[in-house]
Amino acid sequence: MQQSYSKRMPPRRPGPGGAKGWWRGRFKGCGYRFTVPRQVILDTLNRTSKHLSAEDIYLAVHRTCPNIGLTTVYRTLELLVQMGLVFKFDFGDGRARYELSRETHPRGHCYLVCINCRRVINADDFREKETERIKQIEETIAKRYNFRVRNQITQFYGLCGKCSQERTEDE
Amino acid sequence: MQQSYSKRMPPRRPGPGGAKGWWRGRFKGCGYRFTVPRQVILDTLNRTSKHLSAEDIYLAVHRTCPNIGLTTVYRTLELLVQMGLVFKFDFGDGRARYELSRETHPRGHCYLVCINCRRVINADDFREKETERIKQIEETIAKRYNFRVRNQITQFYGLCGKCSQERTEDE
DNA sequence: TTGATAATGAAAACCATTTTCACTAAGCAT
DNA sequence: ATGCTTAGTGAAAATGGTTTTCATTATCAA
Repeated sequence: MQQSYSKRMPPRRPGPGGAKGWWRGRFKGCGYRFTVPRQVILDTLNRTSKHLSAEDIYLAVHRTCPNIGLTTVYRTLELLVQMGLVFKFDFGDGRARYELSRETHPRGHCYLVCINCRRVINADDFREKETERIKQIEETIAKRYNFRVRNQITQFYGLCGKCSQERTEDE
Repeated sequence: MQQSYSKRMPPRRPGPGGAKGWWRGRFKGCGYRFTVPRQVILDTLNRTSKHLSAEDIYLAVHRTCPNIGLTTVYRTLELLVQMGLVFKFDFGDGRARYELSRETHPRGHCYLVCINCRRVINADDFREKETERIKQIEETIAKRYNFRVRNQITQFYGLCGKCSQERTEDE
């Protein structure tokens, strides 16, 4: 059923039918069916720039299609990650987060995670200026470790403004 | 029982009694007891540079002190993370990894995670050359997001040499 | 339209981690 | 040293995100 991760990709162009058409092509190209649940889950991810948990997605999807189960959400997400359409992250709060891989921003994410209140701040905008640098680093890594970088994530753990303030009051 | 994360730290010097003495001081300073399980767990982490899971630590500890339970390992690790003595990581394989925070290397870690075979390669050596850069980035983040960076982790997800090879053979 | 089978959903299983609670031992006061 | 207070511990149970099972459904090539 599940195919190997390594499949040829169709060209990265929206093609006729917009994103949906492109997704369909990707699925067909990998020998998968482009089913309703898969469409709806992709749509949900496409509609936000936030990092959603499986349950977030399930709840959002559930509003339009109450018949789609949590199991399917998990299975679809796993498949999407395998296909490289979605990135999976872990901020250490015990639940994975998912984000659609968009061509518009470089593959590389930057997050600030507050170790006190668990808030996650998306700092991708900052990261964009580093694109060149990252590319260099990826090349170095590819050479030194014989490793093909597909995605990259940088997490800064520390205290957010609010929690940092509380700390100061403590002392 | 558990104190707030933000406590004053004693000077970062080994002092009399080596690492053990310093740890004891840290514990006392925070109002915690420096118990046998806590010593043994710290010793275990100190003896390796690998990123161990809670179970890894439990098994290692269990050889010398079979009476130390897994629960205590979890509780101690949580405390050590809170105290800033240990870093907790997540590579997306469903179990957390722990590493002793050493003064010798900059607070900042770099890992390559193979999305196919799940192998984790430690690339800290590479990261060391970036220290200056990272410091700059931390400063920028502190200013822009009003965020106090405490630790930083960069993960490159992709295909390791072996899996990358398999992929090529596929095509 | 139809048939083969990939995909789905509900329920059960899984498993890392956390909580509960009765018991133990660290370390301060005596 | 000795006893006392209470932080710390361990075993077992609970939790909760994720995965597996299996009977049913829906996709799509022919």
